[in-house]
Amino acid sequence: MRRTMNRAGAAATGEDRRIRARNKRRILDAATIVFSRKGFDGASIAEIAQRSRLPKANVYYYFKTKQAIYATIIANLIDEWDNALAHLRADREPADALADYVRAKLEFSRRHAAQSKMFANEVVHGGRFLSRASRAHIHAATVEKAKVFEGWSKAGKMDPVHPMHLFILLWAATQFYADFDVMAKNALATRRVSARDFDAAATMITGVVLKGCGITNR
Amino acid sequence: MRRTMNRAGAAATGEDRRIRARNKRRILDAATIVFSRKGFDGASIAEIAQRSRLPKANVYYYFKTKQAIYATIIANLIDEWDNALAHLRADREPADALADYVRAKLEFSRRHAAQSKMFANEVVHGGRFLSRASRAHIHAATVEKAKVFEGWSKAGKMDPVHPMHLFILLWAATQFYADFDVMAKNALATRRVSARDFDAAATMITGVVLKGCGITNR
DNA sequence: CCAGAACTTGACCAAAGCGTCAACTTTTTC
DNA sequence: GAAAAAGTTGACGCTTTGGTCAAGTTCTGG
Repeated sequence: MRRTMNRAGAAATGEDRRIRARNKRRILDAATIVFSRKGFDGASIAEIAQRSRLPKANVYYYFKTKQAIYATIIANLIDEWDNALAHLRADREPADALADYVRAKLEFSRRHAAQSKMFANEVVHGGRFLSRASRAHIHAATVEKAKVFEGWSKAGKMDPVHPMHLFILLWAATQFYADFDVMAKNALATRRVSARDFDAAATMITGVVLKGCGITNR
Repeated sequence: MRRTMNRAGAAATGEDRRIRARNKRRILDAATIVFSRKGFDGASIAEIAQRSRLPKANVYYYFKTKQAIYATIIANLIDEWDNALAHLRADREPADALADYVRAKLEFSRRHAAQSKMFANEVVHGGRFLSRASRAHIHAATVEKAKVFEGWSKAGKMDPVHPMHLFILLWAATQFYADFDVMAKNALATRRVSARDFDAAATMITGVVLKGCGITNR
């Protein structure tokens, strides 16, 4: 992150230049929606500009390229997943930890459906803009949590299920309702996947996975 | 589907005009790859033409618009899923039927990764080109299979798990390895998600789901 | 072997889109 | 309150791209 400097080289007034921060936010918010609906190539700067109520040239004043906007959003997003992941701690009871994780992840994807879709889109297209750092971060987080599963298995708290594939199962199941909401709506014959639907999903996923992994429900 | 007619109005020679059939196939194959990598907007007819080794104008001779190519592929794809779905029959033992279904679906997405990704992309973007007919077809298939689950539950062959959400869980888990292969590769720390990985996935999914649904493993 | 249908293809067009720029206004700093 | 930094913006350049066309070649049926 480049810091805006005034002449004396001191940090900018406020925590970041006010106007700058506000406008960047507006652009990023607008861009998230447009990217999630149209994908990288389908999204046009003109539309992003219109949505953020700024002239196109002004968007280019804050971001050098379309790619820069896109990459910024992707990078931010990855950090946020760590919050849900934090529930999977080795020192907790697997039943509680897993239930909380599933709920947190589902909740996150429900509330940040646009980001979630953007990421899904990015991954489907081969992760062209996933930086090495992001990949490494995700990999490390995944491995770490897989170790938690293994720990639980060794402690006899759950069956010796393949930890990485289990992790993927959870990931897939919790992403689906946001990323593929069109399919979910179709299947559930509803116009909108409601909070209640997410709740039913959480219950079902948690129930099947806990029992399926031989975790006693405390 | 418009049928090519010769002067007399009889059906075309062969089963479809040879050249026509061959070229359409080449275009569709090339387009599948390009669309799956770049999405609808990102894909250019020029690239599709190059990949099918035909001049661009020739592509337009066979397909009126880019959208027509895209829609053709999507429509074809949906039919193919019915094959995997056919395993879920009420008169079978749930353990066998589910295991076969998971394996078939996983196998399908492994072998037709490009189509699978194309579809995923389409759905993430709101299913702009999913026809009413396709949606209806998917919906009907889903409901039908959910009924199979309910039947098994009532017959005491499995727990009364929410059938539609269970179906979604299976769908999500089996799609993941093809659609989000970048994530899978990252998680499994491999350069390619191999047949062996798919096998491990099938084993894990089947194992957890069967046990999780209280299905006795025969 | 001929007529007409099917196919092929280079050249072209208009629209859209990314990114630039130079002139202008507002805000900040001292 | 003046100078500099930050922000604003309409107009423009240039490339890409979806799609068209018209002139040609090859097939095919009789």
